[in-house]
Amino acid sequence: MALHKRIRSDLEKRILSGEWAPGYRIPYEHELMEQYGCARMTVNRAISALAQAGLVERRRRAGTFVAQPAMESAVLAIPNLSEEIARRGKRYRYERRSLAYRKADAADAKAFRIEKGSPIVEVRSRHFADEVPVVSEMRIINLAAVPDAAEVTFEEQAPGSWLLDNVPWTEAAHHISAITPNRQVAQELEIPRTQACLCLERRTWRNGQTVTFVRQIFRGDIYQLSAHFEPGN
Amino acid sequence: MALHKRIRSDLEKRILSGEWAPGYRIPYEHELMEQYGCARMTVNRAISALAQAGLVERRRRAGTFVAQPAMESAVLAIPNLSEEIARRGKRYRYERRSLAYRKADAADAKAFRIEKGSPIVEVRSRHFADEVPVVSEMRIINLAAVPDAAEVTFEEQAPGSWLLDNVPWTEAAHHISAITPNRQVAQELEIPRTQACLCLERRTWRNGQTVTFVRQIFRGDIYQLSAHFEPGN
DNA sequence: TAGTGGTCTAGACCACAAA
DNA sequence: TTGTGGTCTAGACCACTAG
Repeated sequence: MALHKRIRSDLEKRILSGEWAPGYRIPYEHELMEQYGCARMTVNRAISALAQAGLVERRRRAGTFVAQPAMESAVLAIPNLSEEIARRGKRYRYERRSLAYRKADAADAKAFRIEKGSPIVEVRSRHFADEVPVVSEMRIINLAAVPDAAEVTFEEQAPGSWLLDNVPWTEAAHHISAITPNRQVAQELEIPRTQACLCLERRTWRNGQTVTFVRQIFRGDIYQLSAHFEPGN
Repeated sequence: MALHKRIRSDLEKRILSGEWAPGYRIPYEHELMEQYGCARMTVNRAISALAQAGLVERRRRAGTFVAQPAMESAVLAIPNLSEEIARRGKRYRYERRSLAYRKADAADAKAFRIEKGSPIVEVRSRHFADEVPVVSEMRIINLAAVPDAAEVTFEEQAPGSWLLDNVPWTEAAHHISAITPNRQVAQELEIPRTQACLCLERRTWRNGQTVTFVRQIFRGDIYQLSAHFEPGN
């Protein structure tokens, strides 16, 4: 493996594992030069790649810092719900509907790829725009991966927002589908059962361990997802 | 602007404009070195960025070549429909339903960002998996941007497939929504009107000029879109 | 103003794949 | 076999900005 790749991989591991939390100043280029016994350009190449990927932020004269994760909007343009709703000039409100603790059973293990027996918390909630319910959310958090989440009730802050603030970098996979809402969802979103809805499922993990799984059901008549691609990126 | 960025930008322009078509061998690094009067590493950096972005493909001993565009699967995992259907072990079939030529009116101009008066062709079609219709497609092609498309009837080859083979690099934006099908779509997909469907709209353009607009309506019970994100790319 | 990252040079050796 | 890209070095100068 090329040296610059090994350096990049080493740094990446420390960031993804949470050893270097967001805001942490990683070693200066000349320190890494000495550490690896190589030229500065080799170190620079590794760190530049991390900056390109958005894992670190470089500031002249100050150093290089682990970036704040901003994953939710990374692949698809699915901004933080509160920001998105505010940007449309509407008032955002979050409502926690239920909170339940349990151990992952076989079904959980399969659906969320969480080890059987791991403690999990399940949060159900709604997001409102100008008092109109636009998203129904069900979320599982793996307490084995995020023990701190056990201390939070998610009454004021949405779990997605809390996770963004408290969990370092994660990887994610999305699945998008169109569904006809069941009775409960139709009731929560205050729509007829004939109204098509967009269902977004996202699993995020860190170092192979599932951090959280979320299923968000959007009112199809109000919400759209968008994605943009340019080759020059 | 940094020299490596200028070199990259220069090369990019020639590729995006179609001047250098897919398969074209771009100048060797040492030729660009002379041309720009700089060190090889500077040229290498520019070309490596293009390779990273997927615009060119580098082959040792042979040179660097403009890559085949593979845009449809770039952001979202929406593979070429025929490949996707084949990968699921089903037989793919394409059916052209209609073909119409006209000049873009004001509504077209606004919806597809095509200059008013430009010649366009509208193709409606269906895609089948094992004789089950899974996608209903409506496509507009801007003949001002792709004159060659005027010679094609799209009876055998789907327009998306033809465009991939014949149009160099483009940029794209996607919009995804959930809809309840209208009578025509329900009929085309052979589903009840209560079945939620996924609607994917994609506009692609090249050098600011719209190449094509497509609206694909997927059977929500059969198709899902997926996207994957890792910080490390 | 001092020290960081951003960029570039003029070499070099090597692996690899095309001829 | 040969020439390409892949990688690396040991310098250098500069722009920017935090202190």
